[in-house]
Amino acid sequence: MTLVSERAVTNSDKTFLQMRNDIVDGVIAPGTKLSETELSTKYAVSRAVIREAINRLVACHVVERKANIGARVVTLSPEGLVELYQVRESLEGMAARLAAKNMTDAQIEDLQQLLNAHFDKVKSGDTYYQEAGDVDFHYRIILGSQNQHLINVLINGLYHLVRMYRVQLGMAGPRVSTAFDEHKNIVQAIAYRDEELAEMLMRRHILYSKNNIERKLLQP
Amino acid sequence: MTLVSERAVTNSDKTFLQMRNDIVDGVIAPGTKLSETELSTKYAVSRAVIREAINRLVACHVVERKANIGARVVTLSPEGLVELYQVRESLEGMAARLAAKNMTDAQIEDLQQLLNAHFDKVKSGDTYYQEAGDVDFHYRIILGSQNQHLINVLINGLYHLVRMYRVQLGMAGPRVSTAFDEHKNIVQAIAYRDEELAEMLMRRHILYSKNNIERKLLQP
DNA sequence: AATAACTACTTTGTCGACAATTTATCGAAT
DNA sequence: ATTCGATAAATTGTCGACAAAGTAGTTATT
Repeated sequence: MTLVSERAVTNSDKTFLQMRNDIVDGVIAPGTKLSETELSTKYAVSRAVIREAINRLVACHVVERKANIGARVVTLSPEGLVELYQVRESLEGMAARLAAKNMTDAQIEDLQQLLNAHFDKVKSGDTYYQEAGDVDFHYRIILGSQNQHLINVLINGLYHLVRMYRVQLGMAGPRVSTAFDEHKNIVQAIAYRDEELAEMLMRRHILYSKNNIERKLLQP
Repeated sequence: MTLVSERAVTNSDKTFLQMRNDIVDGVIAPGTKLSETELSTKYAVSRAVIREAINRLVACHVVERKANIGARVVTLSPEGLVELYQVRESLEGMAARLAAKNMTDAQIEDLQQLLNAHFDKVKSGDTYYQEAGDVDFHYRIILGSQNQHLINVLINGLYHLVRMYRVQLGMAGPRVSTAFDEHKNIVQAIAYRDEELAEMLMRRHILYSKNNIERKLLQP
């Protein structure tokens, strides 16, 4: 878990994390122009650290920058969502395959317990936990792959965009009970060390999830 | 092709590209400590642009930085190679699938002609072209996916690392004729619009390639 | 009225200096 | 002799100012 949240030590780190949260949570709206001087007063730091933060946000794909012109928060689109989920399908499928190979028995045990806890919460109708539980589940499998590149691209890169789409669409997760069954089957496959099946189930799971969000996106 | 080489406009861009080349080509060796002051004199620019360049190199995964300590060129390892190729297998497999769906007939025609040209060069024993031809082939399919995230992660991110491994291992590509046949079959599948097969063949192709390099790495 | 060029203004890119943190050096104590 | 601590040197992080590029507003010319 140490790899997910390398905690902020420098001032630039804090500003970066704060800005990323503000963007992902919609406090700073998609398409907003990011004025360096303006932000430097707002966050009470020098322009240099704002620039560094913006550069990191660009690396996260939540901000786009043009030389000599400026940086803007990305705008979301149905096409972007599809592309994002195609990459997720590919990478998380591989993550599930590798998790089936590399996770320890103890880790798998933990994962099953997480699912049980999740199940209880879902029964009680806790909407927030649904979202958090889903993210937690996927994170564990990604980390379970024990592949640094995979972990990096997904968790430090794409997942913030995923969250941004969810927030922007006001996703108070539907499709929960079915998703729960899918999660259960994936863990089962991992427990059986069936790499092939684990990958396939994860890919389907993400595909369904995409179709679901896409439907919401097209007919609000 | 406009997305591959956004040409350098600012001073920081140039320094970044120059440093990346120097690192990938081995002019700056793996594990080297990157002193900001030293580099600023070497490249004749201010420390600020060096810092920005280093930050971008970190985003490329060719440099690692620790807060208040400094940045070092990454060191390559057999494990890192395996992880890199696992991600490649996953992403380029998806790229081939999407290419089979999204490439225009003209693009596919071009790709076939590229293969023919490649074949002629291979017969004449031009080693450099083998490498370049291989990269060109994979680039076209990645771009053919028309998925911005895929393109970005692979071309702006992982491919420089791939090249770095090749350079570091002194890879004057073996395995050329067999790889050529694999390329041919992949294009065939794309031409038939067989997404499933295109993905599968690409994954196998990269898996074989990994095994080949791995063998070289373990017994020099 | 529309376009072009010039000017004034705003924003980004670059620089050198200062502050904070880490690393190296040296001396003292066990 | 070795280890510990304090001080000095070097390196990174942060800042404010200047240079360069872009934007907008105004005037002049057709």
